[in-house]
Amino acid sequence: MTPKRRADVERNERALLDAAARVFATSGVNATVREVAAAAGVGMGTLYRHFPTRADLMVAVYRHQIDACAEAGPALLAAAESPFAALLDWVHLFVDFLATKHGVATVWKGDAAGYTALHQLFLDRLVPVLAELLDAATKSGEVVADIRPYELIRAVGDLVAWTVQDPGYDVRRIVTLLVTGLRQPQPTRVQSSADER
Amino acid sequence: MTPKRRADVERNERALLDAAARVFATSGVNATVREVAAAAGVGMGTLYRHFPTRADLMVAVYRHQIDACAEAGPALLAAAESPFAALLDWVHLFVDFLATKHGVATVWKGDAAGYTALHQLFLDRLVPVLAELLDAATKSGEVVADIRPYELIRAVGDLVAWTVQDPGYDVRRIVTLLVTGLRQPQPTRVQSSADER
DNA sequence: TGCGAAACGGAGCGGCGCTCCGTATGGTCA
DNA sequence: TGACCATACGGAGCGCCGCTCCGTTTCGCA
Repeated sequence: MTPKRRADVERNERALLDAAARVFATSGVNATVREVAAAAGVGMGTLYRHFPTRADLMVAVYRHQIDACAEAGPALLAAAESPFAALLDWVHLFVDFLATKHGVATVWKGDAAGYTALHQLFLDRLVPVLAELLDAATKSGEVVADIRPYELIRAVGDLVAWTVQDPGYDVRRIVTLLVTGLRQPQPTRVQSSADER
Repeated sequence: MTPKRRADVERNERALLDAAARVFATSGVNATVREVAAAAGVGMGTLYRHFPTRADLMVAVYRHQIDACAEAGPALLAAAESPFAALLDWVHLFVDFLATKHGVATVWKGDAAGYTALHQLFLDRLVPVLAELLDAATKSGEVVADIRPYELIRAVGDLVAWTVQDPGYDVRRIVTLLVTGLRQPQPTRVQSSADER
């Protein structure tokens, strides 16, 4: 049983989460923690007491939205005209989720310091959903290529990770290309041409 | 006619380039400029006088290697058993180039401050090569999907950009999936299932 | 050998994530 | 209602980063 928290703690944590969501939406997730603390009207010490690292703050801000993305998977599978259609729809939903969070995609991969927790949260929540969709599309014979859910979500996330407002590049087309590529068997890498050189 | 440069200028620039190549290879391209300057045995002022930003240093270090990658394209096209095989081989050569430079892939996309120049160099040198390969493979009927060279190199670069030594993920398989996906026409996005929900 | 232009080096700038300790506040009890 | 104590606070300052700037040094030429 958690001890009862003081009113000011609850109030400040709420203020921080609200401010972070606003600041991340306008300035991107690389906004400084100073900007977040100032927007919340609290001091730096308070921010770090509630969220010991930037990553903790990001996880807290985005947790519910990642959950929503996860829950959309089974719903799409139940409603779509085919498992493959559900798979494609869900992948695009995932793309939309990443792309519309200003800069959140850049923390999709946890190499940068502090982003590992958010990346882990993505995987823990979304890989099982994708597994279910891939499994259904494989059983229906629509997906024949051998690919694991982790590989696919990793690839899609990586493709979206750098999305900026670039009129010359529509990442959704590329994602569709990748996913529809799953419908044909994959070649072994062409080695004979290398041997003949 | 450039004025003759002093001996110490030449010596220091050579030292900086050598040191940067070594430091980038061991510590990654995100190594500090202090580390590079120290490894070269010169001061910070000297480093910045020769290379006004980090990007300038990176461009100088990697220019010749990007050129080599570019020159491999026509050679592969002349030697491969088919234009598509040459395309796939070249794309994998590009992947190898990015993946074996410790961390250089992370600067493939120029969003991060200072990396724009290197990204631009990649595009200026490599997009025309890929264009030639794609054109040949399209004329031979092996590529039917509509994709521009910029889109493809962007996608491949983005897929590789986050590559780490991850035994659970072979980016080359994904790249092969993407490129071989070009051999089938792309579907329009499935809209009817969305309308029926 | 002296001169002057070019090149040097590194302390310090502002900005970042984060720490730490003197001060303030909330909640309970008498 | 006031006192007390544990908890929470805020922001100056830490180390680190990319980069600047100016007093000092060095190179090359006559």
